[in-house]
Amino acid sequence: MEGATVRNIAAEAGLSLGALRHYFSTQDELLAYSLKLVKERATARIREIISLDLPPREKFIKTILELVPTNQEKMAEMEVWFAFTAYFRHKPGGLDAQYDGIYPGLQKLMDYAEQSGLLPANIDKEMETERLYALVDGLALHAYLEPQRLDGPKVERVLIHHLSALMATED
Amino acid sequence: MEGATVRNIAAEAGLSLGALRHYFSTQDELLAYSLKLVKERATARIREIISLDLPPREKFIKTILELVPTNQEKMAEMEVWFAFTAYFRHKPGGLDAQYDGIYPGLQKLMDYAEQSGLLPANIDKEMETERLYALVDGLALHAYLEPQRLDGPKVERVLIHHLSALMATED
DNA sequence: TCCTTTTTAATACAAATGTATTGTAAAAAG
DNA sequence: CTTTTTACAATACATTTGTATTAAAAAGGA
Repeated sequence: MEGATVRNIAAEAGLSLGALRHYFSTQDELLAYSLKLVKERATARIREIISLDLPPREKFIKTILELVPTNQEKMAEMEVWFAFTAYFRHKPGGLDAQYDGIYPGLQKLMDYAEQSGLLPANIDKEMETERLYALVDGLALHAYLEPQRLDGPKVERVLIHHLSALMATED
Repeated sequence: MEGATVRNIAAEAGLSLGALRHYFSTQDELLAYSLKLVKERATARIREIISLDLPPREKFIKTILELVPTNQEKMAEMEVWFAFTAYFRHKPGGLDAQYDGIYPGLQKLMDYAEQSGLLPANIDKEMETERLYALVDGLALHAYLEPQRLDGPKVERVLIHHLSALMATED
C-alpha cells in the first residue's frame, strides 16, 4: 500500500487532489471502492462461466480454475486482494475485506456437483468443501508469492488432480 | 503495519527513539529482524517435534499440524507473517519475505514419509507435495481470516482427513 | 581513578500525507 | 438568460514519521 497515496492515485488518474476528493471524501473510501471493483470484475467472470451451457463436469472444473491466478489479470486481482486485506485487517471501521464470498460460492458449486452426480455418495461434503477451498486459496497464494516455482499450468495440474481424486473417492 | 512505527515500538519496549536506533539504524532493519525472530521461533518448534522419538506416522502428522495456526501463539505468528509479507513485497531491497522455507521442509518431510513406507508407491510425489503445501497454507490463511468459521479443531480434522487420504491412495 | 566504549536521551529536520478551505469553470435546471 | 448545482483546481494546514544530530550518562577496562 506504500504507493497508494491519494496524490499518486490522483496523478495516475490525471486528476487534481480536489477533483478526486469530489468523488471520494476519504482515502479508505477510495480504496474500498477499488477493492469492490476488483471483486465485481472477478464475480462477473465467474458468473459468465456458470451461465455457459457446458457438461456439468466441465463447468465444475472450469469454474474452480477461474478462482486461481493463472494469467496476468487474475494475478493483478490477487495482488490487490492480498494488499488490501492486509491493509483493512486492522482498521476499526469493521471493513470486512476478508469476506470475499468465495466460500459460499464453493458451497453452491459443491451442491451443483452433487446434484449432477459428479460426487460419490459417501463423501463428507462440508469437509471436502473446506478442503477444496483451502487448496484453491493456498494455490492462489503460492502462485502469487512464488510465480517462478508455481506457474499457471502447474496450478491447473494440481487443481485438476485434486478434483479428479475428489470425484473418484471410494472409501 | 499501520501501528508499527518506530516511535510505537520504542515506547512499547520502554526505550527512547535514540536508544532503539542504536540497535536498529533503520525501520526496515527492525521489521526484518522481528520477522526473522518469528521464523526462528516457529522453526525451533518444528525441529523439536522432529527430534522426538515417535512412530513415523505420528511424527509426520504432528509436524504438519504444527504448520497451521491452531493456537494463540501460532495465530500471532501468522499475523506477523501476513502483514510483513504484504509490506516487504514491493520493497526494492529484494527482501524475500515470501520465502519462509516451508516448501523445502515439506519436501524433506515427504521423503521421510516415503522412506518410512507411509506413502503408496504409485503417487506423484511432487504433485502431492504441492497439494499438501497449498492445503496447509490455505487452511492457515482461512483460520487467520475467518477464525469464527474455521477454528483450530476443524483445521486439524481437515488436515488429518487429507493426510489419511494421501497415505491410503490406491489409484 | 582515568579513559574509552557503549548505551540512552532529547531535540531537530525534512519529507510525506490525509484532509480542509476557498475559489473558479462548466454544466444543468429553471 | 439566470441561477443553481456539479466538477475541478490550487493552496493551506496539521500531523505523522523516518532519520539525523548532539550530548549526557552508564559501563567496562587500564
